Amino acid sequence: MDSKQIDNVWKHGKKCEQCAIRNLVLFADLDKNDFDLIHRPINEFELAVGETLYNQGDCSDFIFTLRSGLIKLVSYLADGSVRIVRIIKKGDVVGLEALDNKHYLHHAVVLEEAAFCRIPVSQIKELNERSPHLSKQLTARWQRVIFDADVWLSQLSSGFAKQRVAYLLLYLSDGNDDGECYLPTREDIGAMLAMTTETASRVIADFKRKGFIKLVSAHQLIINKESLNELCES
Amino acid sequence: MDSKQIDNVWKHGKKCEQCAIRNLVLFADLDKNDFDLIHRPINEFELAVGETLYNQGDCSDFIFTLRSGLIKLVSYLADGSVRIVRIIKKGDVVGLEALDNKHYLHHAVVLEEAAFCRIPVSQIKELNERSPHLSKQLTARWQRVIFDADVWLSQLSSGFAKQRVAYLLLYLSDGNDDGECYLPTREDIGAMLAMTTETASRVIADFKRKGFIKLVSAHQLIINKESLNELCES
DNA sequence: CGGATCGTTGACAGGTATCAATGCTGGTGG
DNA sequence: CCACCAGCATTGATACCTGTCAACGATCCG
Repeated sequence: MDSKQIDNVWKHGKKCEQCAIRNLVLFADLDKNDFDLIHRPINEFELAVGETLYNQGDCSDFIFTLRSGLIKLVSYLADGSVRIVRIIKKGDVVGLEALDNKHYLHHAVVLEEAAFCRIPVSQIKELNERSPHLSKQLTARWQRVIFDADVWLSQLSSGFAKQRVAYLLLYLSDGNDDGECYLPTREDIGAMLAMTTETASRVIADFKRKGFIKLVSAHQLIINKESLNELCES
Repeated sequence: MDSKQIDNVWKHGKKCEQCAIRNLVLFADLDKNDFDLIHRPINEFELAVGETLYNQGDCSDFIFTLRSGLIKLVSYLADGSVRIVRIIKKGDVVGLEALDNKHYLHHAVVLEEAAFCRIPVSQIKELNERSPHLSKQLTARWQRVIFDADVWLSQLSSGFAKQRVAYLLLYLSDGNDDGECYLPTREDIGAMLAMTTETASRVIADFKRKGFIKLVSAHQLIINKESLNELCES
């Protein structure tokens, strides 16, 4: 490794240490010594709406942290239909399956313009053996993914269409106290909640008329959390 | 630690090493040195049908491997209804969330008489720091749980009732070439597939009449994989 | 302007939930 | 040993929800 490369490495390491959203992402509680162990480049890059981060079956040599934006993970069924199995938000990790598989399990498609850090799997594995901090973070991430999957299963897959949509909007607005929230296309809502595009459209239109939601732009809206919560529990 | 205790430890360690289903469970690829690190007892015990392994919110100081039998993980929704979010089969790990949480996330209830190994979380964490083998196994387990969750989401939560039931039976018979398979109560089928008891009953009754399934006892049956597969893809 | 894409709405058919009644089975106590 | 009960499974009738097919409106962009 020549000095030029070493310089690069150092800069990258420093970058992670200074990362504005570091407390959200994978290296949250790594200390200075841990960062010294990082000697492969961590790349940053962006993707526009509709672009694909990876496809199902692609060789999985990297995992990603989402610095900003929104991603959907899509799974194709035997009969050709699609189902969105997860939504990745800012600070989440994408492609964790790379740690145990040779291939990604889903298609990852950008919903809102997204910025990523790309981390080589080999890097993760090395760091994991030398530092206990990352291991904890990884466990927490797995845990989180499974918890999300449970929510998806229990709340977003049973009950009437109205309730499921209401719950989805609450889920998407999670954390935003102002009730601001991404509004997916009707087709995506359908793929997330196992309903048709038409049904999704009808429900959203109904919510608009009733004042449960207000559009602020094409794919951004403000929700009335109370009304939607009420709907979920009725 | 007195010699009596040490003896116990040793026996337990040996027990794991000789376990008939070790290749299925958590300590699959631990070597002799790793086992020497185990110094807290791993208990074995059994539960009868209907008994509870743990409740949602219980303090989670242990994780379990299922040596034989069948377990359901149940989640209660806000409106009081229940949803079964996972089925645990022989060789699977139960309560992985204990590694990152103080409390279990579900109710774990026995469907078929079950035998467990109970492993202290503290033990797992120690071993995890000293041996890379367990860490790999754990990663593989998380991975597996998530993969299963995806299957539930994509296959068992969308499509017509008949297709979902067909897929469930295929899922339950997974691995058994002879097509032998556990048949849950209609209520449990409903809770797994987000449908009512009555609908589940109608579908099962229909499958019986059509010869897609044959009962061998109250909760055990033989399925015609081809017919069910056909149904799934139609 | 015209085309493409997405969203909305209507009519209708078919699937599923709901409510209710009846069989079935295993266990209990007389 | 049998009657009876409790829990589960089955089945029917009906209403409601959602899928399907089709038409139309809105918006963006070349």
